[in-house]
Amino acid sequence: MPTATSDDDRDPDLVAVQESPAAAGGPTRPTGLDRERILRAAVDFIDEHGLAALTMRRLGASLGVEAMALYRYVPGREDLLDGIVERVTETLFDDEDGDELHIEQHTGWQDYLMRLAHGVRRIALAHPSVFPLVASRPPAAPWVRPPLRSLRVVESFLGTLSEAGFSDQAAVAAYRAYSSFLLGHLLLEVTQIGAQVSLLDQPEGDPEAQRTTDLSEYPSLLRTEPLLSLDKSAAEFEESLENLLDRLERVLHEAKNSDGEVGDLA
Amino acid sequence: MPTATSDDDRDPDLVAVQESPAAAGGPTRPTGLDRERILRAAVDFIDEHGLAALTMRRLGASLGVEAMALYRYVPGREDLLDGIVERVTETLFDDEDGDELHIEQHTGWQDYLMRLAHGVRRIALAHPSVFPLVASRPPAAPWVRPPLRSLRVVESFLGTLSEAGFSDQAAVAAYRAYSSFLLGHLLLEVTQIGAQVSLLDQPEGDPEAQRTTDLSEYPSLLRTEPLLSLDKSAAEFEESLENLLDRLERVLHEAKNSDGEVGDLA
DNA sequence: ACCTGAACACCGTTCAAGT
DNA sequence: ACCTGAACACCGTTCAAGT
Repeated sequence: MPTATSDDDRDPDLVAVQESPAAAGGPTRPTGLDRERILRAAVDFIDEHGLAALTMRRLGASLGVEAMALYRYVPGREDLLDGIVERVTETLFDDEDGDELHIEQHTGWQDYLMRLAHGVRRIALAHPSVFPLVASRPPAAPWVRPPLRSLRVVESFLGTLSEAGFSDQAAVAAYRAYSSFLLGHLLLEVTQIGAQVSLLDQPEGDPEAQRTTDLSEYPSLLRTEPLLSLDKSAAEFEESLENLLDRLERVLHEAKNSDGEVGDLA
Repeated sequence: MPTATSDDDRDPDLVAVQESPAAAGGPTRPTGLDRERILRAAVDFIDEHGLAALTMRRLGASLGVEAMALYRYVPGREDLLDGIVERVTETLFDDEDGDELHIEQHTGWQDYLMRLAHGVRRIALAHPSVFPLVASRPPAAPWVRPPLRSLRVVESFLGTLSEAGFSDQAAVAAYRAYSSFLLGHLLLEVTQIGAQVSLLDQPEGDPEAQRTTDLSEYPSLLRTEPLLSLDKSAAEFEESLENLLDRLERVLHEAKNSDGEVGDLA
């Protein structure tokens, strides 16, 4: 039993929503089920209970409704998952009223790539349990590379680099290197968050049993374990991103000077 | 219905195995169910039918046995998945009688990292449907970074770099950069293989309906689509790997010359 | 000792029926 | 128009019963 799921754990908050009066009159009904509300509830559910716990029946329950009611707005579970990914990734272009700047207001391709990377990372950290879905759902087109999933983002990526002087080959190579970088770093980062949580999830009485594995046969591991346990995700992300930008800059300038074909870059 | 699964598609090969005579006499019985055989069958099953199709009941059927019989050798489905990952990743250190060289016979840390990278890539390409499991199963320890999942591999990685003159900090930073690189590249590569397959899976009569999405609103995409559709995975992997090794070499030499602390590296 | 049948609590999904 | 009850074909898992 991976997740404790008694039958009667309906979330009181969500039940209350159903009973709230129709605000400001008009055709808005108390239940007001629609696709957008379902997707929002699904993201909230995954954030709270994890991806594995999401079922049509439980999602319905969290909305105060039977599972069958969802099929009026969502063709099925697979489409629901696609919708969740779409909804979460769309927030990339949302205007941030906070310190996060709008991606399109960039001051050059490097600035653009940094804003984009930080935007995707913000999404990953805001929804660590949803991100594996963003990373692994089959893309719409074969050349869409997670986690850069929308055509709009890919278009803006390629367009920005083209305007900055990248050849089409170099822009495509950059797109590939950049998506690989984001996927590897962010998937590892959210996975580690999940591992931390699941470790804390099972305090299991005995505080002695923390020593999970015996490292005595692994001298280098034993010696470096304190270093390995340090979380340097943010710094590593920045450093790796800067290194990637340096590489891209080198490719761009070499192409300008030699005027020859641009070498591969991954 | 994502996978066509009639009820009576028992694999004739596997049924035949069950009926084969006890070779060379002794206590070996015809059915001979054990953990190793179950895991082998599970990997074969995923290779053939995909991860989503693997259920305890179908796996049992592929072995000519009811699902309940599996529980004598495997505690449950989660443990089965862990076992699959372990079994597949263990083949990293198998002696190859082909052109693949044994990883431990390296001639320096760069050669070691190249052999290791190619070994992991070989596994990913041999079992593209299993690799997402290798990439995303919760690791045994929080600092185990997929796809480098076994303590033995992490130990050999850190030990090799330490012997080559890397400080502990630099070795750990290299481990992180290297695992991010492998995860990003290989997960994208196997995902694209899966996408190709699922596209070919649905010929669906009409050969006109290939134009999946209308790109007319995305000029850069439209222009570079032929480039985006080219598969340069192998070349990109090599180039990115070489770039990573160059970076690591720079870190190593800077540390030797300055004798100061080693900068972060991700 | 090893496997099976029957059972239980869950799934996703369909559809006639309720309001 | 929108939701529900009942039903179907599946799951993972347990356990007494068969051989």
